[in-house]
Amino acid sequence: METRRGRLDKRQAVMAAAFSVFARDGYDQARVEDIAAAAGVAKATVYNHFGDKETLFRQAITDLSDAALTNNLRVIGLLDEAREDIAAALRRVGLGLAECYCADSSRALRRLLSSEPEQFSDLLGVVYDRVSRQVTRTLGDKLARLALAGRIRVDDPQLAAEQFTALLSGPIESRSRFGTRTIPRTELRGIARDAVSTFVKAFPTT
Amino acid sequence: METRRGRLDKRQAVMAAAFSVFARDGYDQARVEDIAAAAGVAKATVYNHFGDKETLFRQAITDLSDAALTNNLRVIGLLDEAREDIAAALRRVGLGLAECYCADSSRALRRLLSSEPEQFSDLLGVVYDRVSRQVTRTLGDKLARLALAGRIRVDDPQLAAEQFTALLSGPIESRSRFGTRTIPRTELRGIARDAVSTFVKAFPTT
DNA sequence: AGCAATTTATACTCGTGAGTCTAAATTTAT
DNA sequence: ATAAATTTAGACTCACGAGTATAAATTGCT
Repeated sequence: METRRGRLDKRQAVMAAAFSVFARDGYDQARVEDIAAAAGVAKATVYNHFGDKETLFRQAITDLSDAALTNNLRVIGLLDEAREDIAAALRRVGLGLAECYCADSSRALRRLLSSEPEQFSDLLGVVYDRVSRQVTRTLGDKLARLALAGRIRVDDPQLAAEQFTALLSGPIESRSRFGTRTIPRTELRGIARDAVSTFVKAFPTT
Repeated sequence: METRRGRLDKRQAVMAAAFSVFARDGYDQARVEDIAAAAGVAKATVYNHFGDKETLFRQAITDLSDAALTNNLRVIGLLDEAREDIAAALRRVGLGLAECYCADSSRALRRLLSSEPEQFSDLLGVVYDRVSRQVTRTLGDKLARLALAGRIRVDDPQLAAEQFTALLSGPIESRSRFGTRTIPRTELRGIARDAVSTFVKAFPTT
């Protein structure tokens, strides 16, 4: 057993509670007491596991970004099974990425990162490298493969990948009114369809 | 004279200081004492003019968003003088919007809005209506005119406007590493060029 | 059962920062 | 010049929340 400090189930409960409370209130407004209460745990237990509020926050951010990266890469992997219509595959990937982008955990992550710029500016860099950069690079690689195979006409796959995600995230950001409105699934599908439609006009598939 | 409360120059100094301190520290971390000091003013003067911290913050956000809207609309107005090459005009507008997006005041606005989601969620809606929505609508109108004149092939001008801004803001957001890095002017020009290049491939100009 | 680690409840300290108050100083208007 | 309004410095109150301390209760282990 590798239970270094305290019971694992308590730790997980605290972390889950930290997600939701930090996401709801932001770092400063969040009270450690609330997190403990939401986890069904005494305040001292939180401190036993994580030392202080800042450490707990950093750990929560790291966990969230790891999860976000995993989800994004899984979705991008769908492009490998693009035997038939490339546009159809792009639509699937687009919808998947859009859903990732709209996921509660993802929204929370973005919000929290911009909430305390001075104190946690280093986290921004870490998350940028671990998520955004990885995602566009991986997507760029897939597009490069498809380009080599003559399935899509792309000069700069890296740029195309960047613009593909932009065509998704931009409309999502504005339609969600900066996160204050939940975009229904139907609308999300429409956004993905429009993004891919424009994308394949600019980068024709064959 | 309509000096309802206090001296106007003091009020302006306080507001200017509020911009920079809120932008640097975020709402919670910002101390009213710091704002007063930065304005070269006594703390009581701040309270005399704005009542409390929250009112000062809301006023700052409102002012920032008004300024942002004005700037954006001025840039979009450049499209009216598109006698010759449309693509060239789009590049000018693209660069202008990119600069607006990167302006300190604009970055501060975005950061501050996402910083306190619970307490100021109403502001998000207001700013959304007053800036983002207005900008895409106005740009959409311009594109519709150009489409009617047969200068560009666009089915849904509103969608095209949304995607035009997305092709700008997306890359800017990631290249700036979520605001932690300043994008040099040269790179900004490249982003605008790439955005317009892709845009006109998808929506051909004549 | 019995021992060690962990959790819990509760009460506590302590720093911080919002907002107030007061009396003196300064500005503006007439 | 003088009265009214405003600003200033500084001390002050007060609420809040992070983190600690303690002793009892619970859990896990052998």
